[in-house]
Amino acid sequence: MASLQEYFDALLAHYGPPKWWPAETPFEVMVGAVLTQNTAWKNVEKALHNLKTYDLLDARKIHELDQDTLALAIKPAGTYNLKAARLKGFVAWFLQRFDGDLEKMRQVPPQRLRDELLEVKGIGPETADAILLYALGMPSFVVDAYAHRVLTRHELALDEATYDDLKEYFEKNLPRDAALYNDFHALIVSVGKEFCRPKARCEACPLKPFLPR
DNA sequence: TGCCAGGCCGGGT
DNA sequence: ACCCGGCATGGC
Repeated sequence: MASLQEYFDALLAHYGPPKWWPAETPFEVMVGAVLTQNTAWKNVEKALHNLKTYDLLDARKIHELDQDTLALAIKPAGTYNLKAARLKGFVAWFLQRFDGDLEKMRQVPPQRLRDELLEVKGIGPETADAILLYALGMPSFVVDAYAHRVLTRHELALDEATYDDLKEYFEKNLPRDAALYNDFHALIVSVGKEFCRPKARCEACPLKPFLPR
């Protein structure tokens, strides 16, 4: 059976080094992580563009803004009332807990920070891991629907595997390296979008050599 | 033109 | 402990 490292190498050879997360600042990563929940990234881009246009991509400004106005600004991202509430909650926590200071946030060990993030309403495991990895550069593997599809398709995981099962599988079988986690997740999204959608066409997939049987 | 996207929560079993 | 409906826009 092929190792995860071989999967990574094959993906890297096919797609080249990915450039992720597309954002100008760590705070933008954190906001984007919330906005992209069950949402196409294209729509998130529009919402982020609105926030930038109105100069609202800032923790204190979002904190002071009323929720309905925020919802209006992020409307293109969908589920905007929900996300406005989640962003407000997250930002309130970020300001209260760390004074809105990323450096203070970095002082907390990743495992503990992850637990704290999960306490925030609207921050689930994937969003927490995306913040840890892509905003803070901490080695916390980001699992998503694509990772689940790829692993089950290759019979490396069961259909009923939980988020934590998959996360553990990646982390136990790879060196604990944030740069590797970063690129691997991005590459999985690439291959997942292109070849591992519900209607799969595995013939041209760069991971085809590793398919079982 | 429906289906679904880089999830998560809350209420009901 | 699981299961499921709700959230909602815009692209394909």
